[in-house]
Parts: sequence; structure tokens; C-alpha cells
Amino acid sequence: MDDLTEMLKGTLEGCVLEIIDGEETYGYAITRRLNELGFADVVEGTVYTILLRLERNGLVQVTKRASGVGPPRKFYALNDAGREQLARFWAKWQYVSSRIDKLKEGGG
Amino acid sequence: MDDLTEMLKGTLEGCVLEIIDGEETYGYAITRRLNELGFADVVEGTVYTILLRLERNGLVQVTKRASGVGPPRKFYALNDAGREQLARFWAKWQYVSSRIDKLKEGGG
DNA sequence: CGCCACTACTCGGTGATACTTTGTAGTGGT
DNA sequence: ACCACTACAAAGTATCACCGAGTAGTGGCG
Repeated sequence: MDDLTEMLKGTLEGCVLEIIDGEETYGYAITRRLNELGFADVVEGTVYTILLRLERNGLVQVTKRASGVGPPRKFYALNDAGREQLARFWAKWQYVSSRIDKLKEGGG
Repeated sequence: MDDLTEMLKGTLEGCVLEIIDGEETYGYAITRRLNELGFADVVEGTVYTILLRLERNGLVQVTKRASGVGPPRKFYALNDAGREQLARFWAKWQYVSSRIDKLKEGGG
């Protein structure tokens, strides 16, 4: 699949929120998870900028923990604001994707 | 529905292509059509920038025609390159939206 | 010990996109 | 004369994903 960057704008952050909501995790693992999910070209730099943004916007709680296989990890968990943001994201997604699908079906 | 701007990045252009593919039409009418479809906050300025981009990228054929109710209209029709671009857009859309929906269902 | 691979995070800068604002202009109603 | 509606253009802004380079910790191999 060719370049998906533009289409991921506004949705990748939501995906990261959803992954964090599933389990407390950290940047490097989130990147791997996204790659597994089919977003093969998403690289660490992208995920870290999203995570720093989430932190700056007060949507996550951060805990630094040592790792046996490398530098310490920054684990992210959603707080109440983060869960609200995630709910808003899914509402938007449903709204937009249903309308685009309708347009695709020749709809009006 | 609150601000959808970021989520529309990378998809709005595809929507415009789809509308043009449906029938030869012009900027002002495309804006109204998008508003009807639920993209209520999309304004003319946004659509015109997309149309100029499509023209610059050689995806459309443009025909200027007089109008009885105002200034002349620029009618847009897809050429072969435009139809290819539209097909690529829908392929990307299906790829991305299916993966996001899977993530939503707790998938992986 | 020195080198490399893998893990893990940070930061400055880039490019694309939708949006905002302002301006121009044609038609018709009051 | 003024305003509303139609119709297009262009300059500037904000946001976002991405890129590139840098910093660091751990363990394996010769």
C-alpha cells in the first residue's frame, strides 16, 4: 500500500489513545503494535511526537520504569480527560467514516 | 459534531474527486453537496483550494460556462489520471478504515 | 575489550492539508 | 443605491505525520 500519511492525520493519535486504553504501554511497543495492525510505515519518531503531545495536553499519566533489555521505558495510561478524548475520537470516526462510505455507495 | 478538520485531511480531496466523478460540476455546488452530505463546516475556500490543486496536478478537465444567476462557473470533470487517483483513494480508504475498525473492535 | 544490534526516547525541521480571511465580480430584488 | 446570493481566487495560519540526527542502556560475538 502506498503512502497513507495524509489519511492518517487526525486518526493516528486516536489509534494511539485506543492502544493505550487497552493496556498501559510505552512508545516503542506502541510502534510495533501499529506496524502489526497494518500501519507498516509508522516509525518511532511519529509515535513519540504523538505521545509527547498527549502528555502536554494532559490526556495521559506517565510512569517511568526500568527495563531489563534497554533504557527505562515511559509507560502511558489514559486519565479521565484521555478517555473522554478517546470517546470523542470514536464518535468523530463513526460520523466521518459512515458519511464517506455513504458517498462511496453513490449516496445522497 | 465538533471540529472534523484533522480527520478530513487526506480524505476531503478524495470526496471531491468522487463528487466530480458522479457528474461534471463546479466549486460552489460541490461545497453545497458536501454540506448536505454532513460535512457541514466545509466552506468554499477549502473546496476551491482543492480544485485548484486537482487542476494543477492534471487530474481534471476544466470548462468555463456562463451562468444565469451569477458569474461564470468552472465545471470540472475527471480525466484518466483523475479516475486512477480516485481508485487509489478508495483503495487507501478501504485499507485504512478496515484496520481502524478492527482496532476499534478490540482487534489484533 | 571493541564493535554491533536491538531497545528506547528526544528534538529541530519539513511538507502536505484543511481552514481563515479578504477581495473581486456577476445577477436580481427592493 | 443597496443588499443578498452566486461564484471564484489568493495570501497566510495551524495542525499533523514524517524525517533525520542525536543520546543512551543492554547483551552478544570475536
